[in-house]
Amino acid sequence: MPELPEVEVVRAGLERHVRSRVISSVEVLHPRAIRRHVPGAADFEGRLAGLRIEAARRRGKYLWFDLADGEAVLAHLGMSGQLLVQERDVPDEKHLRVRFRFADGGPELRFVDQRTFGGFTLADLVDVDGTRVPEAIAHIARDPMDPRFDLDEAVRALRRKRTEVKRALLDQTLVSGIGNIYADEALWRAKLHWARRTDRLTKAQAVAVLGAATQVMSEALVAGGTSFDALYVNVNGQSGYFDRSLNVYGREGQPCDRCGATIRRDPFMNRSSFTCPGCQRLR
DNA sequence: CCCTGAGCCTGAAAGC
DNA sequence: TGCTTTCAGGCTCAGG
Repeated sequence: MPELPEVEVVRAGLERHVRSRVISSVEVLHPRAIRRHVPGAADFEGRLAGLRIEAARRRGKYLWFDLADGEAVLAHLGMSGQLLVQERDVPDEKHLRVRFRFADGGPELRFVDQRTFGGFTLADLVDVDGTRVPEAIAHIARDPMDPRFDLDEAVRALRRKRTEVKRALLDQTLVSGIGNIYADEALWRAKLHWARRTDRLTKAQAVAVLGAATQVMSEALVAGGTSFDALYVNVNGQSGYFDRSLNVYGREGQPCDRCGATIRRDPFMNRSSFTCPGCQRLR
C-alpha cells in the first residue's frame, strides 16, 4: 500500500544507506521484477555492475537512482514491494526478487515483493519542464511535495477532466503520489463524494481537495519519518499513522468523526471507496 | 483523443 | 474441517 509518504521514507533511507556506493553485482531472481526492462535480466545485471549510485530520487510513487553514467535505475514498489538494506549473511527472504551487492562489501540492497506488481527498469534521463527524470516516467506529473508543484495548474488539469473526482485524484498524470487511502481521506476532508464529476467542481472545491491531499500526505510523512535511521527500510506503510489518523478509510460501519453518520463502503474500480453519507453528499 | 474497466499477482480472511 | 470466494490496490492497456 505504499503511497507517496511511504515511498519518501524509503527514498530517504536509500539516500542514507546506498548513495555513493558502487554496485558490484546484481542478481535478478524473478523475471517479473524487471518486466519493464525490455532487454531482459542479463542486460539489467550486466549494465549495472561497476556503476556508482549518485543519488536517490522520487517523483510521486516512483523512485530512482542516478547513476554515474547518466542513466537511472527506476523502481516502483507496486503493492507489496520493499527495499531492504540487509547484512549479507541474513537468509534470503521468501519473496526476494532482486539483489544488489556493493563493491565495499557492506550490506546489500534487496527488493522483496510478494505480489510482483513492483519492479525495476534502466532508463535514460530526459528533461521534462526543467527537471531531469527517467524517460519511462516523463508522463508522471509533479507531486504536491515537489518544490515546483503548481497548484493552479493541477486545479486546471483536474477540472478539464470529464470523470469522477476520485478517479482523477488517482490519475498520476494530473497529480502524482495519491493512492486509494489518501484519496478517500482527502475527499472526506474536502466534504466531497468520490463520484462527483470533475467538470462540475468549482475552483474552490478543486483547490480544497488537492489542498487536503497535500495536507494528509504531509502529516503521514511526519508520522512515518521516525524510521529514517533504521538500517531496515520497511515499506509496509505501517507508520503508525494508519492506526491513529484515518477518518474514513477502512472504517466501514463506524461513526464519522465529524457528523456521527455511519461510514459506508462502495465498490469502486475493483476496490473500495469509503465515504461518510452525512458530510459527503453527491448532490 | 479521452474515458472505462479488466487484468496482473499472492496470501489472508471470510463465506459456505 | 476444508474448499472456494473475496479482498487488498499499484499500474497498464485494449476497446468503446
